[in-house]
Amino acid sequence: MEKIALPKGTRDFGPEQMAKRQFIIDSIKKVFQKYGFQPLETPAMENLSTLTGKYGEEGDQLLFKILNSGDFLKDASQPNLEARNSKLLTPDISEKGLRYDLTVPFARYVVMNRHEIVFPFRRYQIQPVWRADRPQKGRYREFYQCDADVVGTDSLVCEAEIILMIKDSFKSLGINDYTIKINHRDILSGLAEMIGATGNESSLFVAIDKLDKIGEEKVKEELKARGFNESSLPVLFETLNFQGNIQQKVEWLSKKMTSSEKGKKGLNDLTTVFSLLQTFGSTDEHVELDLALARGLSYYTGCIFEVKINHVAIGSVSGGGRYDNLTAVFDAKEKSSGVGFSFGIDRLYDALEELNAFPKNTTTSTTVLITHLDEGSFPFALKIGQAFREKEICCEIYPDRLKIKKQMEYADRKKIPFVVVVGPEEVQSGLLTVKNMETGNQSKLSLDEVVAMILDFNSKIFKHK
RNA sequence: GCGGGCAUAGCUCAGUUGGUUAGAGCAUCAGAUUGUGAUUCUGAGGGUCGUGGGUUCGAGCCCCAUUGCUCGCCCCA
Repeated sequence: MEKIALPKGTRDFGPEQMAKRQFIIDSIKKVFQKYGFQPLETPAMENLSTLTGKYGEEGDQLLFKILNSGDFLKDASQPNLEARNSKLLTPDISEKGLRYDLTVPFARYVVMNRHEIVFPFRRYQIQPVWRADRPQKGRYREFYQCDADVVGTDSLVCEAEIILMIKDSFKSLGINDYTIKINHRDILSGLAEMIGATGNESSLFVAIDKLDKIGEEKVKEELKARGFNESSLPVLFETLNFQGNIQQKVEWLSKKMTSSEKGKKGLNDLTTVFSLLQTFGSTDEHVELDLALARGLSYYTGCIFEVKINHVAIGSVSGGGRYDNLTAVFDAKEKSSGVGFSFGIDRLYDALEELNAFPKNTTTSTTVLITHLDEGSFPFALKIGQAFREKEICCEIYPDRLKIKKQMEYADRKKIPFVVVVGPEEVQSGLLTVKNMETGNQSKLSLDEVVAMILDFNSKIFKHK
């Protein structure tokens, strides 16, 4: 047999999977819209110059590059070709790449359309992104992101709203046990100042970000390996390990960070966000100030978010933060502040599956199958089918004349709840034989009676959701 | 880019110290039932044991290589 397979790290989504994915996407989309976000789509491919240099050196390596069309070697430089230097040759033979995330294309869109856009601009975007890294559990080469960003304001109301949106989304997804971790870039800087690691920030952050994953001892080891003075570690871990609610943590940190202007600013921001959250009528339930949280270090400048579902062996399902300089990457004059976050649909899917938390009726299937017994009944079957559709009942007519058994089997396998049998008797009497596939009950009813019965059935199913 | 594990029917897997014709469950198809699914019974089809080489009288099993998948590391949703 010829080997037929998908590229590594990519997947098909069959009808049942699509139903579940749509459930996730619809739930999140509704929340985004409720908070005034508008949809945006951008092309799968961007100019490579738009993408490169935005994700750090590692990120550039993970970009999928698209080979130029036609004679792509035509413009390749002879020395690079002869040296077989892939890195130098790439710009000669590839000028487009697949998008790596949705934030950079969004920034590109904002800069290109700044004169038309009404600021502050709220957009959401649900599209696949591609990364050429090694697939593993919960990690794919093609996956969907579900972003919502506000650009053109530095109001901390947006941060508070992000927390509200995350809570709303999880509520409609039926997930109750989760943690929204929040931190602030400036608090991290304050922390670095506290232990005298100002010149060595990113090295420090990358290490402490692993705290909950690899544990205190390993982080200490890594810090030592990265050249941190052992004497600074007790202060660091005393801070990281401080237990308490958000207010207690903020108060405690305020006393410790008196000398750090940045640290104070970060703490002020967080305090404001939480007081806004309360003004909104919400609480800090599910929210945790995690001083070890350090993500998106190359572009986040303010609050940082990350969401984990508890007791599920899957990494973070959502993350985000504020970035002051994102648009400046495309135009130095353009310095609009933005804040946004993103859900990873694929991971949410895996998590919901693991929690067995999908609602029962996510699959949208046909409600009625019309079967027919002979050629003479077929036109009648077609008419009946169309009558159901006019009443907004999802209906299909079995297209081939097969044994009734086969047609029944089809309904059973597709989990169609009702089957109408049309034969000579029905054509003559005008009454329909309708079978409830779940109970096995069968009765002869007029078309109107069948329609009423099915509409009643549908309304009950709907309530179940 | 680095390391570990696995590869036998469409799927999930058995397969004894290396020994005749490689098995099971599920799935598929047909029949029992020519106007009734799921349940039951009967039967059938389906395999280059990932690929290439080696050891051996003999390899699904042992050795080497290779490819694919998979789980970790770096990084990340």
